[in-house]
Amino acid sequence: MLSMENDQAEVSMGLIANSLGVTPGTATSMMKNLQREKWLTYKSRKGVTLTVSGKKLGMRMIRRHRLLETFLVETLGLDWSEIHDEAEELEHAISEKVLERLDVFLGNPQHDPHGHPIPTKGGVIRKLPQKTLLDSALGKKVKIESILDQGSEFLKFAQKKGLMPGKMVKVIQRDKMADTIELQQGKKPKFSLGFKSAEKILVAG
Amino acid sequence: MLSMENDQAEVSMGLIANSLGVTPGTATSMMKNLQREKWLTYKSRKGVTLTVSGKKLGMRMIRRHRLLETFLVETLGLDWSEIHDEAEELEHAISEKVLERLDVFLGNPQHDPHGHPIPTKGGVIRKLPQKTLLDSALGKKVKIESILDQGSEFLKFAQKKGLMPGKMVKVIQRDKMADTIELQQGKKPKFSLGFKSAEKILVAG
DNA sequence: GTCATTAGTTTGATTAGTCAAAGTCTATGG
DNA sequence: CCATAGACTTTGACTAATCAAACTAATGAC
Repeated sequence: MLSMENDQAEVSMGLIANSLGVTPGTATSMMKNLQREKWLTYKSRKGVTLTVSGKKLGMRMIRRHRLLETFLVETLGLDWSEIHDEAEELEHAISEKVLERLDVFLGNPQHDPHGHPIPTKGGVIRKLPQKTLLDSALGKKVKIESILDQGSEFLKFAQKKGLMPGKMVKVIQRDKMADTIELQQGKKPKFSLGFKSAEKILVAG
Repeated sequence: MLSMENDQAEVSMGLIANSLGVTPGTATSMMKNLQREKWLTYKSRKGVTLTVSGKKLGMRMIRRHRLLETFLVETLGLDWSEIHDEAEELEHAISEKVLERLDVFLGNPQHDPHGHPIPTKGGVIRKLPQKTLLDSALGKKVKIESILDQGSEFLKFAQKKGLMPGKMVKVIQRDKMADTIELQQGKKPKFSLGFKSAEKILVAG
């Protein structure tokens, strides 16, 4: 699901090789195959861009992935930090028909447990807010919309701290030199977060 | 899931090649590989028998398959005639953890929608009755336990006629020459079934 | 018993996917 | 400009899966 979200961009071969866990040579030949099959266009030494059908397929895969994640958490009660890999496996096996039934069963959810929007069957996706905890005005309560890190490490941490989609949080202080922001949720004790982590948390309001 | 149910038997290469949709040569080399990996023992020109671990794996796969079928029908409301292939795909992708959650969610069902028993996590499976509609005493009400044919053709037919696990049915007549038995369920009109089809329906009582 | 038929095995070729390593571009710092 | 480091591509080799076709064993009819 590399790129897609941040539309349009050319994706580098290095990135692809890396996130697929293959050698650069393999990545190159894979991309050539996918180009032959019209999923993307490949420019030598530039990178790769999805075609229209590639984007559609990508959206479908995102939809699958996120609906499955939602199912795993909502229905089966798995922990939101452990569902990414499970969904990854299942999304390749589930048929369109079963997926749509699942969607109905779940009540057409709008986003997955991490707060990421679920594309509609037609491939439309709600845009996420661009504001992160880092940009949030001091002293103002904001609602957490989404967590950008899929790794279970970070997700476990976020859960422990109560930084989950839907929760409210207030940025008390921002300290550029210390590279931290200080947060408070309701009456719970304050705690701080590095800039890098704060940027992974999208907020609204 | 070839054999397993009817324990112990040597399975012929022809049967394997056929049900896997590969050439006989391919079947032979597959079986040799599986033998090397200790899942079964292969005797040239005789056939193949599961090892202990092969049987265990087989049981696990049956469990997966049947739990998934149950989920597809019970939870998502798919038609029981169309679930076999869906479950076939999913059973290779679902993790042990998710499967066990699913089992709990479904309330530890004892059998799948076709009436086939679901092995326990430990690999124990309830034996099916050996009596079919064909052996059923005339005039006696019996309960349908299981349908032996996985094909959607036959299942659709069975559903239309009301021949589903749990339903009661009475054999009115058996006509050897005509190769049919005559059935009645409650007050519904009688209908008849060929011997071959009648043998696909396991009954108790 | 012999032969024909059928089932099963072997062989050799083909394809696809992968990697390591050698080769080629390209951007950039000097 | 040029040299060079790093990113990317190409090449050649290897493995695994598969098939068609040639071969071989087993079975059953006579």
